[in-house]
Amino acid sequence: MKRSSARRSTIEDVARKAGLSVSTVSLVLNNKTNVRKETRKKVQSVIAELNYHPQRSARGLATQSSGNIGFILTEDHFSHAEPFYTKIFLGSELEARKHNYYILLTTVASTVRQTKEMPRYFLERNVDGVIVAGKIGSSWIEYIRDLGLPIILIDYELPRHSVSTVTADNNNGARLVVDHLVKLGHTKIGFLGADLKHPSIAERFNAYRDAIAAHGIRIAPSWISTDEPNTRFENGYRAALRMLEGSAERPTALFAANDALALGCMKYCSESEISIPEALAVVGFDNVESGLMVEPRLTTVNVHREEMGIIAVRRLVEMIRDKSNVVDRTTTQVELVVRESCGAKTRPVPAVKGILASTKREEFTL
Amino acid sequence: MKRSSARRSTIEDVARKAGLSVSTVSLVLNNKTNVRKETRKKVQSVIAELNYHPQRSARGLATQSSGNIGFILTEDHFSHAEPFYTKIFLGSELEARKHNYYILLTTVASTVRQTKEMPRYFLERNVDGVIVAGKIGSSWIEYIRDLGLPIILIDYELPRHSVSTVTADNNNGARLVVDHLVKLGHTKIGFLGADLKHPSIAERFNAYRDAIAAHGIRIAPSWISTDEPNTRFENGYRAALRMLEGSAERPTALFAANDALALGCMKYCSESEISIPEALAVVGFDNVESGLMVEPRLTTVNVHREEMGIIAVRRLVEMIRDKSNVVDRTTTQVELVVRESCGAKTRPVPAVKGILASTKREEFTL
DNA sequence: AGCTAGTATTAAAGCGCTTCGATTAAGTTC
DNA sequence: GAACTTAATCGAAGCGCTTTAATACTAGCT
Repeated sequence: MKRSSARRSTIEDVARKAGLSVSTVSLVLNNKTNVRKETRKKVQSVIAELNYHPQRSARGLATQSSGNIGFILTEDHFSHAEPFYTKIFLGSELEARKHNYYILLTTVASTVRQTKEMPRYFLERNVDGVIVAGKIGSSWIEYIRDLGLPIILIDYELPRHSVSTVTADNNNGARLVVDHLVKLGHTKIGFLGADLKHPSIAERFNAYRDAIAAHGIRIAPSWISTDEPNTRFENGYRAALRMLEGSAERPTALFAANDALALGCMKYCSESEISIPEALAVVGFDNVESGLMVEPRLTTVNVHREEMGIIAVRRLVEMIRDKSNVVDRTTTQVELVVRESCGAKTRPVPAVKGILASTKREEFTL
Repeated sequence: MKRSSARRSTIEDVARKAGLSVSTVSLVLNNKTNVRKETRKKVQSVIAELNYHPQRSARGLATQSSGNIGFILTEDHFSHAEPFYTKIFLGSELEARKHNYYILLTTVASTVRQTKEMPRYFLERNVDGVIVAGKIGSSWIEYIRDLGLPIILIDYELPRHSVSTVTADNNNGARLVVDHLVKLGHTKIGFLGADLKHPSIAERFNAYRDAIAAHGIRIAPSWISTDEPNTRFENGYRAALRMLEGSAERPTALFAANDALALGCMKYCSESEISIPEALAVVGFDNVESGLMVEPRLTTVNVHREEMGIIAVRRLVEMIRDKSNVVDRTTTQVELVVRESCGAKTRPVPAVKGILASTKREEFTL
């Protein structure tokens, strides 16, 4: 069964119909100079009439560019509870379209199995640049760079490599959290983290420490958990279990390295009848949606994910256009989102004055 | 600042080095017949030696194909609470790579603003086929079809259009839920839905009705909510509010059209001190991750999202390869996932025997 | 040796666009 | 009005691959 309609028109059809040469049409197509105004108009009208659209692969062959940008998501993030990177992608995709780029999205296992596993589009020159969201091995970065492709990292950075990055202001976020908890009267503030090899977590942890120190408060070693392998829900549960189970001196507040951990912790607490926020205040980081669904709702730090995605695209497009490799590290702002899990707010009145009335609409669409 | 390394090698370099013609190399590249075994070997070794990879756009120009497939996500789904479509995409991407395709992911507003808003890659022939996940206007489908591109829908179907689809077995899912609730002794079972114009919701609703009828049970009109505009968290909250607020005869169990609605409903209940599952049993549909984070955990219907994505790609690749337009509707299986919100299970013992021990690992990675 | 029938290899055309250098047209200047 | 600029247009080459039709080779027969 055949589909397909009439043959698509080519640049030659346009040229013929406009009574001009192919080259002139091309000049118009690419907004080049030295084309008479009327000529341009004429060409444009014929283009509209024929509903002509230049074919990407022909253009690509001639210009040695694809018009695509590659977006790599490290797998364990994307596939698990975190819609975090999803939002970043969303921002990128929208922005890319504005610049006439489209995004090839690929997920990769964070365990690098060198060249073999790399998406083929690198080698086939099917992308003009690459955005990587999340933690990734440095060998990948070198590989991509050696291919001559511009690259930019989101929410991750490699100490030893000079590569452009877009990250959230982890320092400030952590400080805001600690200041807030101190203001609420807490003096026993713990940290629920994971592998400190992840730069973001390390930053949050260090900033937490510094902020606590700045307040002249003590931290008991048992209030700090940093040996979970990653920041997933169940790790938060497990860490909370280990930290809170004994009847030793407990913290009264807990700053989790991200929302997933915080939610896992809250789950443990609700099962163990540790009431939040009365017995334990909990604050997360990232502001994922699930934080709104639990009871009490999670106080957290909002990260402008879409914005991160947008900025990354802008930088990348610049790099592609200018063929420059200026290294640029952008940090995006964050802000504290106070809800009930930290004890600063009381639970919203049910019914009419509940969730619908009292919550700003954005809270739901974050 | 320049980057780029040595010039990439082309098919001509390979040919020269192998002492053969370009055509022969091409034959090898495409696994065509009529090439001597040793010749093939020779070419392959030179290819490896030069680390040669054919350039996608050149190939594309010659074969009039792009090697990409377009994946359209309707915006309101992707950007909101549901990681539902994310999983579908993940399956698709992986499968696509196996077939040497890459995916251009685009999100579109569900409000169609005809041709202007369509991703340009359609017109530029930068995709060989299209997958659409979620509800989409029929004009889009016609548009894509008119372009001669194969198309396949996931989790949506249009009654009047004959187009290939991959959907979940909504009928069976709803029946399983009702049967389960009846078995638990419920006789007052309500439905928390939304706009019935969405085929999936309508299917679930109808199957719910039929199943209830099959058990010879009555449904009070006030137990049914189908006028929320969509299936988001806050709509579930609002619907629950409207249905449960009055002191009229309440249902003892509620089947929500999806998890987001169910979670919204649970949020309302926890604020209004309606205890789940004692005062009200709640069951959702989709098995999203957040269902595990709330207390009690949500009983729901698991949908094999990755599988849906995989199947869609397979079908699409067939359509592309065979240039056929056979219409094929695939329904994927579903199963009931019993947790605590329906009252069938007691809350898991805390601590050691809690979440970590008693829960199958897959529950977390779903 | 001559002929046929495959089988293996290749030259050349073509895919649809960009771009560079050449050509022509239109102004300026003296 | 000739000489010179500058602006507008065009011809043709080229991007890197596939594919078709022609050619070269190899056996197998007579």
